[in-house]
Amino acid sequence: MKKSNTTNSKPNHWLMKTEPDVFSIDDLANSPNQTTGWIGVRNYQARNYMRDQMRLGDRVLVYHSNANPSCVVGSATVTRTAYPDHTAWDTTSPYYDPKSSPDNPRWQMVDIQLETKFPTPQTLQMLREHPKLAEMVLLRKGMRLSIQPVTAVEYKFIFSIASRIA
DNA sequence: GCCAACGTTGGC
DNA sequence: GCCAACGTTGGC
Repeated sequence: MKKSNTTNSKPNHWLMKTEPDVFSIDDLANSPNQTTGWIGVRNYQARNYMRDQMRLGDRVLVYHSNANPSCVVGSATVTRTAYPDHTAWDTTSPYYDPKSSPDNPRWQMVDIQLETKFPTPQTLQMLREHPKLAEMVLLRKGMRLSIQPVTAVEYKFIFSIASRIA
C-alpha cells in the first residue's frame, strides 16, 4: 500500500484565529448551515496548511483573537478543502490583493462548519495553567500564525475542559 | 495605545 | 541573496 496522506482517515487538528469584531463564533452559528468560507488568510504558512494538509473532517478549534479576553470559543469541522479565495480579486474587499487573480489565485480558503460553541471558553491565561498544553503553538512567544496545527491530545483536552459547565 | 515579534517588500 | 525599512498581529 502506498503511503499517502490523502488516504489517511485520521483527522488533523487545527486552531483558527478570528477577530470577533470581524467574524465571531456567533456569526458562524448564524451562518447558513452554520458553515462559512474562511476568507482573508493572507499569510503563506497559514495558506499552505490549508492547501496542503487540511482534509475533510479535520477538527478545528475556533479562537477569538484581539478580544477581551482572547479565548478558544468553539469547535468546527472542515467541510470543504482548499479552493481559491475570491475576496483576493475583489477590489472592494478589505482582503483585496492585486497580485491575485481568478487565472492565478494566490490565496486559498476552506469551509468550516460549527460543531460546538463551548459553554466555558478557555482564555489564554487558563490555557497557560495546564502543563499538558505547555508545548502548544498558540502559547509560544511571538506566535502570530492565524492557522496552527494542534495535537490530538491538546485538542481533546481543550475540548473536554471547555465543554464542562463552570 | 503601546510595542515586541514577526512577515513582506524592494533597493542594491 | 542581503537586509533595512516598513507593515501587521495581537497580548497587554
